[in-house]
Amino acid sequence: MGQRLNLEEIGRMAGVSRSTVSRVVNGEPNVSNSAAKRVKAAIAETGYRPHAAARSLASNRTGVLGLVIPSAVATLFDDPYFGRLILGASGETNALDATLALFLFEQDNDENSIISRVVNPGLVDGVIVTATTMGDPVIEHLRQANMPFVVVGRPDDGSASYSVDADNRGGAKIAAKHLVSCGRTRIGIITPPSNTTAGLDRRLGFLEGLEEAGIDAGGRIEEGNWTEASGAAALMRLLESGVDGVFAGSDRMAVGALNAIRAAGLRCPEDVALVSFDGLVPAGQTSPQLTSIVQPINEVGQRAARLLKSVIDGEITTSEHVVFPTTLAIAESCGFKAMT
Amino acid sequence: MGQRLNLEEIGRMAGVSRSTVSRVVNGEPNVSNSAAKRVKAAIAETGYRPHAAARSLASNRTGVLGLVIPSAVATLFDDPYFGRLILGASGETNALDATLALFLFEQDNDENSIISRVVNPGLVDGVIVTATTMGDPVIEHLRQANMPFVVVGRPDDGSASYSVDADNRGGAKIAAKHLVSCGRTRIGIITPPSNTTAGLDRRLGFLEGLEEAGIDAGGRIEEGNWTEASGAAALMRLLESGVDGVFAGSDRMAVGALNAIRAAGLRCPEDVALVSFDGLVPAGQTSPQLTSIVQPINEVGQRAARLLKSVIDGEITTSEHVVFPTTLAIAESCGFKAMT
DNA sequence: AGTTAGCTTGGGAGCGCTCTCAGAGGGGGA
DNA sequence: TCCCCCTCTGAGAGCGCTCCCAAGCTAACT
Repeated sequence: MGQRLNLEEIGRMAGVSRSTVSRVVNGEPNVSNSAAKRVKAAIAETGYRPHAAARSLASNRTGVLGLVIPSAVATLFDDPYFGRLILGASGETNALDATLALFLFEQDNDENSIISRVVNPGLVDGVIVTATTMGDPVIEHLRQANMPFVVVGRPDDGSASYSVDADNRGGAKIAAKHLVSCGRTRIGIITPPSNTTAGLDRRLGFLEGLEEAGIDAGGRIEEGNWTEASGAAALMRLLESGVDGVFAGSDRMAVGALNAIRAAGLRCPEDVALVSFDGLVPAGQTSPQLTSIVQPINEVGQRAARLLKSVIDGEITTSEHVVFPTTLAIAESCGFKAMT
Repeated sequence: MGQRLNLEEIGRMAGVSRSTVSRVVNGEPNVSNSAAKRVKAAIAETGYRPHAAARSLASNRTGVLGLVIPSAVATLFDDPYFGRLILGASGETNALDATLALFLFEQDNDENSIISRVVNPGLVDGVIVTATTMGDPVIEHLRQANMPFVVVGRPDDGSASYSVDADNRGGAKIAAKHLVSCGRTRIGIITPPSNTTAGLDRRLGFLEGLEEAGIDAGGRIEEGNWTEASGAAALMRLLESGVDGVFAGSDRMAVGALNAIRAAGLRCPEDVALVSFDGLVPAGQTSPQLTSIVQPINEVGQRAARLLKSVIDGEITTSEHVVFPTTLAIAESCGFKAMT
């Protein structure tokens, strides 16, 4: 029984030094073919793998990217949004040969302990933060700790240098105009929470769209909290204003709204047309199938991971804010009839 | 500008040695009050946090638990199962003051690179593996690498020493008996894939339940692949056998089956009663609301994390297989009428 | 007063790697 | 022939921590 399996031991087997083995492992140039061959043979024979912690300590790089999702509990359960985001970030992290660490805030009092864990030196190289609510203290902590970070979503102030977001405002505008083009005139909105930038942007874009179409919202604005129940409740309130078209700011709220329409004895799209946001409800899951503004969540996650990696590697010096376009996917709930 | 912030530097500020600071940081006994006080003051003043990689290297413990989910893509998108599992594991990991690393296999060719990353020394202390398919090579790799692991689900052979699972068999048995008690006689099943232990167990339990009730399945067994589409297709095939009651082996397949029942012009529960498995469909999402066998996924994730931690800490020497009970949650889709 | 035990403290060694530098060896150009 | 440069290699130092041992000190008991 010799040493534990480490660079030195592999070097002994291959008749070279620690340094040469390190060069081979890291794919560096300036290693002779014969030496590289013997080293690779020794590695293959022993199944040697470099020790991640030792590498991190010496190089000051861990190869771990963090994904921070505050206040996840309420939504992660039944909103596929975060699943997709995680999937996108995970895929890109794998492609970068890095590891993804997940930090979910269960409740407020977890926040401090988790933040302090995130900013621990030698644990993660940087983090992706989903800035769901405005004024989130997480970002300030990250900046103070000098930890590289990329925000998913639009940061609420100039505090973040790097962000990846979907075009909430543009998408909401399209939704409003589409409802108009479907012949609706009394159009309302169920907005996401107004303490989120996504909520504000979708509301703003919606109002812009209506205004450009020369239609007044007439106060038909109700706020939900991402859940189906809140979507249903908001729709009930909108019905009192006599709506014939509704833009629901998220799929889950749209599903709730759809159920509420039915529960009220009305038909969708005949009585109330519905346009959703997210594009996460699979075909066939609802009837009528939801017309929705589709945001490329998976790509957002991917891009955020890649951007973070670039920032960590120092490849990016200026700030960068990526906005993915959102697109209209027409299905049944808006009652749209194409001219033929 | 002195040193980088480390134990030595804090020690200098507090007038003690590296060792004493280390003891304070780790909450060890045998430190005088005055020394501890000065050290804590220095830590508070500087915002010092121990370097995770250095600690890992020296102690051979990283404080990171891995969660491995093979073949996640297909299901993670729209099945809340994995979201809940992640949530449960994450919550417990936080409670243990550890960090959760997520390893999702995107596709088969990711598998090798991810496995080798997982077994990297100095990265994670141990892993939770969701053993979705039988004969999965991941477990063998983990064993060879001598990496502590806990399986979520029932391992398909005696290969795992530690596992956490829900009582699939018992739950399926209850489902079958419940359909019988609802007066159904031509009862079929939509099983999860038979290359998963969950699929086998649910099928087995279902058949047992029918047998004990003195009813023959009569070949009304169709296999799905967890998706709604497969559930719908399986139900169509079952209809040809003339079923009046169906046990769907997962919520997503049940939703698909429900849609297929409607599409066939039949009513649920009047024409075909339906019992699901998972208990993940929120009330109001389907009409009729699904009667389901509920498995405590969140608790499974929690328990797996805690068990893994115990294994890593060497607190458990014998093997341990935890099975959580599953319960029947009666709603509308089974057509059950309580005696009053 | 002597002895012992217990508490407290400091320092050495070492975890396995990276990074830098110096030096050996060899080929090509003047 | 000499010199320079390029390629390849090895060794030292150090990353920040934990672990262990020795030593100093105090208190308690004989």
